[in-house]
Formats: sequence, C-alpha cells, structure tokens
Amino acid sequence: MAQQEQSQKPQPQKQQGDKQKPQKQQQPIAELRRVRIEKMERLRDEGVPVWPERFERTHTLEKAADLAEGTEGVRIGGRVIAKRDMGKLIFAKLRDFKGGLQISLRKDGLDPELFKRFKKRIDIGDHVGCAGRIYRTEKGELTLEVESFEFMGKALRPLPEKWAGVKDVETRLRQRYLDLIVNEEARDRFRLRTSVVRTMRRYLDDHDFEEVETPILATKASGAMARPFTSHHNALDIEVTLRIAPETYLKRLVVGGYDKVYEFARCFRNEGMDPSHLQDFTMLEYYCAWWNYEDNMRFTEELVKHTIKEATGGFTVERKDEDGNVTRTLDFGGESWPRVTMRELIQRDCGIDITAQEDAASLRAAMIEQDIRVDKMDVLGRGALVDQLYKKVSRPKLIDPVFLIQHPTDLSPLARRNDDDPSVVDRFQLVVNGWEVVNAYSELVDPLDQRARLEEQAGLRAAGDDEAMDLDEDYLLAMEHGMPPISGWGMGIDRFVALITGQDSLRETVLFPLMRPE
RNA sequence: GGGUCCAUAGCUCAGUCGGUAGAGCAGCAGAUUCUUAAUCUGCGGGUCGUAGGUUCAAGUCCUACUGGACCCA
Repeated sequence: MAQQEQSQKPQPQKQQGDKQKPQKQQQPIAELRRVRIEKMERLRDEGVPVWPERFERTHTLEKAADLAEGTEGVRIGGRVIAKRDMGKLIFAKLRDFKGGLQISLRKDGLDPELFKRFKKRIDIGDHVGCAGRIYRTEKGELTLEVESFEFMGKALRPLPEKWAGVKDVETRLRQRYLDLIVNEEARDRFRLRTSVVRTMRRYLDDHDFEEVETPILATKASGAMARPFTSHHNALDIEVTLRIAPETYLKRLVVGGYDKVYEFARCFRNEGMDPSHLQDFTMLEYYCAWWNYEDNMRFTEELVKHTIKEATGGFTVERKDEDGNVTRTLDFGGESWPRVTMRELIQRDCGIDITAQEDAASLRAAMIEQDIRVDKMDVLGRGALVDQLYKKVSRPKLIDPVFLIQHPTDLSPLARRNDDDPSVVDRFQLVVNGWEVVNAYSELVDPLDQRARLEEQAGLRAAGDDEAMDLDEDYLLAMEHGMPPISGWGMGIDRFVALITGQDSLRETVLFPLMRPE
C-alpha cells in the first residue's frame, strides 16, 4: 500500500522527463529539491509567508543558553540542524552563529496546526523563529518549550551529513558556507582569525598608531621581492599593478609626518600556489619613527604574546598530524625570545661562514663543496644565495619563537646597514615552526644609499633574478624630503592564523580562497 | 617543470580476482510524549569525474583529459 502511494508521486516527474527531452538530465538531487519546494508551496497554500522579513528575537541562542529555567516569553531564531520526532513530542536543535539551543514541541502544548506544520513542513536546514519558555528536560538539557513558531525560510537542498560533516577539501573550499554550517572547527577557526585581527588593531591603536589605507592599484610594484599581477587602466591608458606590499606608501606617510602608522593590507603576488603561499593575502605592516629594530623586537614580542593570549587563552599552540596526534607544542611564553644572527645560524647548521664568502662565486663554491644545491644557483646573487642556504639548512629547525637578525645587505634593499658591519642590515625576522611570521628592520632612510641599493637590484634583475626589486623614483623623491629614523614591521596574517590554529595550509585561514573554476 | 595519489547516491564511505552497485546519515510513508548521531518497520534515490581503448564482460585494467591533494626541483 504504502509502496503504491509512494510510487505515484515521483512517477509523473519521470514520465515527463522521458517525453520532454529538453528537460535537463535528472540529477538525483533534483528529487530532494523538488520535495522541499513542494513543502514550501504547501506552506504558501496554507497562507504562511515563505520568506518572511522579520522575527523579533529576545535572545541570541548563546544568550538564551544562559537563561534560568522557567523564563517565559523567550523568542529565539535559528537554523534547524537536527530534528527528532517522537510522534506527540518533537525535539529539534537550533543553531545561530555563536550558539545553539534545543527546542521541543508538544502536541498538546501549541496550536495543532502549528504542531503539524513543524512536523510535516520543516526540514533540517530551514530557519524558524520560536517563542516559548525555558525548561530543563528529564535528561537535563536546557530547552525551549515552543508555544508558537514562525517559519522563517526554506533550505531547498539538504545539509551535509550531521556527524561526519563535509570532509572533501574541494567542497569545503568552494562552498565554504557548508563547511561553516556543519564543521564547528571551521567556525572556530574563522572566529579566531577575526579575534586576532581585532586584538592586534586594538593593541596598535592603544599604542598611538594611526590606521591608514594606501593604494592597492599602483603603477609600480615595490616594497618586496615578488612578481605582481598587472592590469590595464582604461581611463589613463596605462599598465597598473596590484600592490605586493604597502611598504613604500607607508614610509611616504612617515615623510609626511606620521610617526606611528599601520595598515591591514591585502597584497597580491603572482607566484606559485602551494600550502604556504596565497596569491591574495593579508599583511599587517606598521612603521614607527624614532624606533630602531631593537625597540621593534621588544614591541613585537609584547604584541605577539598579547595577541596569542587574547585569541587562544594561553601561550602554547599544539600542532597536530592528520590523525590528530600532537606532533609538537610551540611555546610563545618564553621570557625573552632568543636572538641569533643569520651568520651564526648558518655556520652552526652547515659550517659555512657567510662572512668569509664575500661574493656569489665563492659562496656558491662553498655550498657545492658541502653538496648543498638550490634552485637557480648559478644566476642568484650572494644575498639570494644566503637566503636559499638559510631556508635549506636552518629554517626548518627553528621551532619555538626565535628572532633571526642581521640579514645580508643585498637581500634587504630597503633596510638600514649595520653600523659595525655594512654587509648586513639591522633586520629581524620572527621565525616559528619553520615559518617566517614577522619581517622587520630599521628602515633605510638615506636616499642616496637607497638609490645605489635599488640600482644594484636592477642589475640583479638584468642578470636573471626576476624577484629582484624594481627602482621606484617616486619613492626616492619622497625620501629626499627627509626621514627620521624608522623601524618598520610586517606580518602575514594568514600565516600567523594558520600557525596558531594548527593549520598547514593557508587556504584554511581564508574564507574563500581562489580556486580554478569547475 | 617532474612524480605520486584521489574522484562511486545530497553527505560520509564500502565495493574482493574484471562478472553489470552497497551501507550509514539525509529524504519519503508509517509507529512512537524526554530525544541527544533517538529508535523501530517499509520505500525511493546511481551516466561510478569526462572521453576513448582492451575484453564475451570494466566502478575495477590501459590511455588522454578535467578538477583536487601531496612530494620533488
């Protein structure tokens, strides 16, 4: 019997499909969708607004979960994420962004029509607004006894599996909303990102920094060594590039008199895609006049510790493997993070003293002698070779926070030379878990040295290092109007969030990472 | 650029030696007034990523392509 009744409903649809060819291939999902549209149409027939514009709530679910038993007149709204129908008693679970609450409907506890409507027309995924009183079930769960409810919108497609969630990486990235609906871990991660940004912004504001915005669309890519995205500006008929860093604009502002300035800067680098590089990412940069890199290191330690404490509640971060086993614990709580020069570090890890290797050729020879080979070895200048060498032999070993200081000058064209040793610059990086989290230095404020250094970069560029920096006359012009001593600072926010949320891929810290179209 | 792996129902996954497709959840019908991944009975749902090839026979083997994951340089 039931069987026959069953087959009558879907049947017409199928016959139609057979007769009318143009009807698109019948995806099975269409059946689930059709059922839900039908429910919506029934609701409309019953005079229920199917996309109502408003429901007055007295509490969010997070707040409602703190209410005392017996509280009357509570009005809450949310998405139905579970429904357990026991005949004359229905339990369901509602969720909104920050909380969740169980509701219950008793057949003799509300209008029979409403009870039937909930039973028959409400699907998992739909939104409802409920009014009632708070009580505790026999099993002890705080619950809203629904006295009336309003249908607040239909989900035409089913939600992913309630227990396993969405696992497929591609689906999670392409349809992040599903990841957010179903995976609590994803919600927590993105809320933590927001909290990190908010905490850092407040900390900087509280220390008298000014937040500014500088151009994303520019005529010259500067401030970092990277390939830019280019576009065409129609009105001016010129080539433009998306910024690769906000650095030179923020420093122009210091020329203009800002002495503490920062920007959360979306930057774009047209380079290889891998788990630790996004093409579209967020960098926080700040510049502080009258500071040197030592002052900046102290401030960095305070800022980073404060942020981690606020965001996670502690100073340690656990890194886990695929099975959830803790592989390492990063400790940010150390009294004063250790400082090590690039020279000391490389010497310790492979025996090469970079100070003794004064040019690219001799350094290359020393590396080959140790059987250390890196990409494009024969075209890179000395600075870039040092950098590659460091990344190969040393960086992976740096786990707990450490300040790596005094990088080669020719790797840092915008940084100030060290007074005692002009072959290195007054620069530091905060390295954690083998990742560069912060890059900062005492800024080069001498316009003549700056010109010479940028000309040297142009030479490297001509020799085949396509990451070498471009010469930026407009920035040199600004510099020639006079700069105070400055220390500047940059942090990859995506990377920092990945670090403290235990993610290996930066795409898990970005809501909608770019994907190739399907 | 070179290599390895993955793609099966809306979701999570099985699928043996090549013999024509399975489960759980979700859905539908029914039962059920305290559930918590509710339970119980019954039912529907598939161009096995796409296109070729091998074979009597392909989800399974081969090739290419598409999308994804990872490793190396």
